[in-house]
Amino acid sequence: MAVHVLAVLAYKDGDRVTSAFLAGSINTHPVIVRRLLLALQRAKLVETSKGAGAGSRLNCSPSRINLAQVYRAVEDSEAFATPSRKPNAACPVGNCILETMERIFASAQQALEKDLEKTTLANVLDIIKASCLCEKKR
Amino acid sequence: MAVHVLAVLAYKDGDRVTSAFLAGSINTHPVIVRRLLLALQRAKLVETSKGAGAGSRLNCSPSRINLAQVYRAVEDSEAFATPSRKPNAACPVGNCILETMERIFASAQQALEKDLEKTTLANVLDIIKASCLCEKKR
DNA sequence: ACAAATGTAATCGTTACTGTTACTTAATTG
DNA sequence: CAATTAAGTAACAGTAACGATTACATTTGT
Repeated sequence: MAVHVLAVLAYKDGDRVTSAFLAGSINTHPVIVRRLLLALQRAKLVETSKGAGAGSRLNCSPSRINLAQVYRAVEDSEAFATPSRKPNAACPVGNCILETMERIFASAQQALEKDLEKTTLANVLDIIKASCLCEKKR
Repeated sequence: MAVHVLAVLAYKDGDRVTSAFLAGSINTHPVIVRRLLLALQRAKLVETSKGAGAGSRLNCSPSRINLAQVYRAVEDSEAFATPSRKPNAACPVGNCILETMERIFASAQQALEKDLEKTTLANVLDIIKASCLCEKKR
């Protein structure tokens, strides 16, 4: 949904867009969009104004926003988590499985984000615009 | 928890281990372990017998089991999912964001699993045994 | 036959997230 | 300056996923 928000903002190229409009495209509630926008603001990816005629717009060029940034802006927990209960430290495996897994998870997390980094919002826009042309030709 | 299970089985090297024992090391309930074992059986990573003196053991050498296999055996949904409600097809972005994101998610998923592939259960065991040596030296 | 262990279903509690309502706050416009 | 517009925010309901637990059936070895 965060990428969807940013894609619409990029599509609207600098115009301010309201949370209600974004919610209409995503098919969700404006409050959900506003919560997303708050996270995207913190990450300085969008800029939002209040009051009449207000709304949000991108804070930088779509080519300078990659999906790893979006992921980090919006996602506050990592892809993997260890169980809430601590393993039995009296067992040789239980004693060190946690830190072992954390290293493995950190590596996988990095690989995931590295892959997301490869795609920019501009790339996403290009795909969408290409699809639109296809639609029109029919 | 699945890696923990397999690590204990590898540590016990061929001996049959009960779900109660595994649960004791993980600090969870035997039924949770049995559910994991069912998934690991389906993936042919472990072999389980029923009845008195029964239990589970690895079905292949720890060096031939990598963590991507474990992940796929145990995890039935992917790391990313699209929202349950479909976007507004009347919006140019809403119309094609879904398939665009699915491509991006598939790539990230592959990157994640590729990274997990790099670590085998034997690697995990090595780390654990090395940690144990450290403990003993103190 | 008995005991040990898995397979399995039903249920509860917790957590996280989306959705919704309601209200406050801020900014623009007539 | 008042009215309107839109974001910020809190509170709460609904849903889904997962772990934990209990209970019971099933299988197997002694």
